[in-house]
Amino acid sequence: MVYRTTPKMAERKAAHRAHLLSTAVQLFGRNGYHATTVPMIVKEAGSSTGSFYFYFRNKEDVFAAVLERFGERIAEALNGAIAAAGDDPLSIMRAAVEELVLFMAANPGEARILIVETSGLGDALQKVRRSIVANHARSVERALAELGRALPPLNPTLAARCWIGSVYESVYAWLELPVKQRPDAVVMAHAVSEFNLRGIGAWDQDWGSRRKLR
Amino acid sequence: MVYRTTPKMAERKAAHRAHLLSTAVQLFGRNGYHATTVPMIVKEAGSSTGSFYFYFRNKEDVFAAVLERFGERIAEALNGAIAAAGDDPLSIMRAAVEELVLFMAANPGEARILIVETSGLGDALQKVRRSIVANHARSVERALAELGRALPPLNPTLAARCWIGSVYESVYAWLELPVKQRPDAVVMAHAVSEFNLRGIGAWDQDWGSRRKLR
Amino acid sequence: MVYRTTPKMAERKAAHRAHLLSTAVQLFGRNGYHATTVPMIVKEAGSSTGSFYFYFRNKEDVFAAVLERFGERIAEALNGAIAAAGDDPLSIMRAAVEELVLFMAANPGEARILIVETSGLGDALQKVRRSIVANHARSVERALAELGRALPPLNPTLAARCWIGSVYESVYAWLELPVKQRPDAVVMAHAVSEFNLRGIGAWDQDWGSRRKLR
Amino acid sequence: MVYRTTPKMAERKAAHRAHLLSTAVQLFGRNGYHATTVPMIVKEAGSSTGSFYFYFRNKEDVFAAVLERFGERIAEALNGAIAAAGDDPLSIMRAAVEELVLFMAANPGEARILIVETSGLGDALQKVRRSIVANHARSVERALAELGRALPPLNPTLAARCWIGSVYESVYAWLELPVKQRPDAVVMAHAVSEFNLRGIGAWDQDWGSRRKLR
DNA sequence: GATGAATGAGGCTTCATTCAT
DNA sequence: CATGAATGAAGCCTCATTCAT
Repeated sequence: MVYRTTPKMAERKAAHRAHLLSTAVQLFGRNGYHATTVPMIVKEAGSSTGSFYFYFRNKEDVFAAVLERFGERIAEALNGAIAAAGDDPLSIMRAAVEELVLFMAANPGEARILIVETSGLGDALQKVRRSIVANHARSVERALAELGRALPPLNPTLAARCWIGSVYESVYAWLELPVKQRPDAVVMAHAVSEFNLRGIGAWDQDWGSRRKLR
Repeated sequence: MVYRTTPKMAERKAAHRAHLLSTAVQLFGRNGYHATTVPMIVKEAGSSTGSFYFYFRNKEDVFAAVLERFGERIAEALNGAIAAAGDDPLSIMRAAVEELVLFMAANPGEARILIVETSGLGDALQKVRRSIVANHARSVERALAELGRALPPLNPTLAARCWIGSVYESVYAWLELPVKQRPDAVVMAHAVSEFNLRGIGAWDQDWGSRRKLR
Repeated sequence: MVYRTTPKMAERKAAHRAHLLSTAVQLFGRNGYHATTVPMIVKEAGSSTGSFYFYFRNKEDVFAAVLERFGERIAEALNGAIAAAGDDPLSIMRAAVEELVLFMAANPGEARILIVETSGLGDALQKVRRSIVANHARSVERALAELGRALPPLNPTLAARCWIGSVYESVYAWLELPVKQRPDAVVMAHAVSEFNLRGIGAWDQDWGSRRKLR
Repeated sequence: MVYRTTPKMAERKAAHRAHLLSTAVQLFGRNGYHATTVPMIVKEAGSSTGSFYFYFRNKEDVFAAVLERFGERIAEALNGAIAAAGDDPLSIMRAAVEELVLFMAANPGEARILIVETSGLGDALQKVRRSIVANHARSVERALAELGRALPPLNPTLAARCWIGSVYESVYAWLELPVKQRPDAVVMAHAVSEFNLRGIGAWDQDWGSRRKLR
């Protein structure tokens, strides 16, 4: 009845779980939720059905875990980028879009899951996914509201949707390309931010003198 | 085997097929591809499994049929709108986006299928869907190329993606709302076209003379 | 859309269902609920999983169907026997026990299901089963109450339980025997009724001159 | 391999085993064999799967152990009661039934296991259970034989079955009641013994002088 | 042509049991 | 001895699809 779990074991547990998770991300990203079966995941991971259900309540649970984790990581990444962007609201917005694009491009599996899988997920999963997307939308909306009448009159909710639509679709199309044909993610990020900033009416006066984007 | 199909029968066949198709659209639109079963469709349509498989090769086939038909109808709608828009490239582009938004809003079932249901569907379906979307993208791309250097320097492919991303995401979010809470589709269409036109750098000089969008 | 089910089909449907049902009875009777699997049933019946679930909602459902049907058949049998037993309450009670014993002995599969399977059945099934047993118990109880003080003072509820306990356990033990070693069911029925009638205090004054029991 | 097991350890082992056993009794009694899982038992007992399989060969084994132990304890209890009952065979029989009822009522978990859980348990378990029941039956049978022709002519085997059927069913019904609604066990015991003694033809001559049963 | 009964592959999940630590 | 992570066989059930009527 003594507690006997050694640190070693805890590590291995975590590793096993993480391995299953990342395998799941890949397969979900590649095939989608429905076309990915638990047997596929455990086989690919070199694990077993039993282990899978030891670490996750069920298939939805892994998916939710992936989504939630990714949501957190995105949030962190965005916060970092925003913090580094200074005080100018427009700079912040630009930094945020670009970071979002880059982060997604750097995590293709998760990105596909987030962007693509939007239906037939059971309400629980839908909610997780929706909360992440809605989060982005709200951030943009808030920023737009703040920017107030520095901008042309626009419906912030709709504009926010357009904004994140540009991001998601761009990344999605990029992910669909064979790896070799993909343009540089930085270029894409820049193009998207340009589009969006102009879209909300915050265009640069000077076309020529755009600064390099890290 | 004498030819026996009377015109009457041919009509009835077509009607039966069409009825199955439209029922399928509704259910796919409402529940998604995976959550919609063949029994559901035939029951809702008051038909039978046998008939279903008489008119369609399999479940994917109906989905593809729905998608293809919708693709054609969109194309028609867009052509009509474009024809009515005169010669000005920008007017044309504006007319196209707005028509696209309105048409989707007017066909929620199909729109959801096109926008949302996109994963785990077998390569055949993916291709159909992709071809429709790519079609839109290419149109935009071509238009952008034509507009040439009336616009700021931008990557037409990427800009086109942003463009249609705005449309799809806006419509998607709109479809997610309970019917009663949906803003007027015309308002949305206008907002999206504004966003996109500004996004490609074709902004209006005059902020003032815009009519209220509430 | 025309109704096309021929009488032939309906018959075959009913037969198929009945066949599955009787196979299930046998296996449930032989192995119990848990040790009987759906694959076992369909294999034994020469049918298929799909058919099984076409005719029954799930495994519990068949079991419930068996139980319910058996409950009805028992009730019919008892009513018949009672009707034939005349007006004398004691004759009625005797007729009822004996019929019950005989009917169970004649339907070993169902009897085992009813007697033996009392646990781990999910509340729905428990309820069905309990309702049958309780039915018997209540009948006895009512009869006892009617007999009023022709009997020694006894708790009708408890006496009723003893009464049906005798029946069930006797039949159960009888069913456990290899078929060849089983005593004649009529003998058993008689012994049980004697025991029970004496048990409630309604003994015969004359040991010698007992009348033949059909 | 030096012998290292100290007495202390032996005690601890026994205690651990006993603890698992009694936990198992409770859970089996409450949920039945199939609905009780090994994880449930070890969790409730604060032990571990490993320990469980150290002390018992498998799940059936615990169940058998419970049953066997209970069989022994019943035998002891009955012997005690019989010894205290004097020489009169009828007094002995009465004492035995009542003790049996009381003992079961005092050990509801085990009683439920013995009475209720009887199917789909593998032949090994069936045998254990059967041997206990058969034991009771044989005792009654022997006693009946001894009583010889002080009784009306009856089939001792069948009468014995009725006898124990009354007991089991009474206790079973009693166990099914919510604790608060259960009549006093002594009352039940008395009612059952009255029923059974009358059932074998050993009735009291005098109805009048019976003591009040609550 | 229409019908719907029949099929069975395969998905998800549970849980008894083993074994490395 | 104790622990609990790991395993995988096997159960239940769904649903796309076929085919006899």
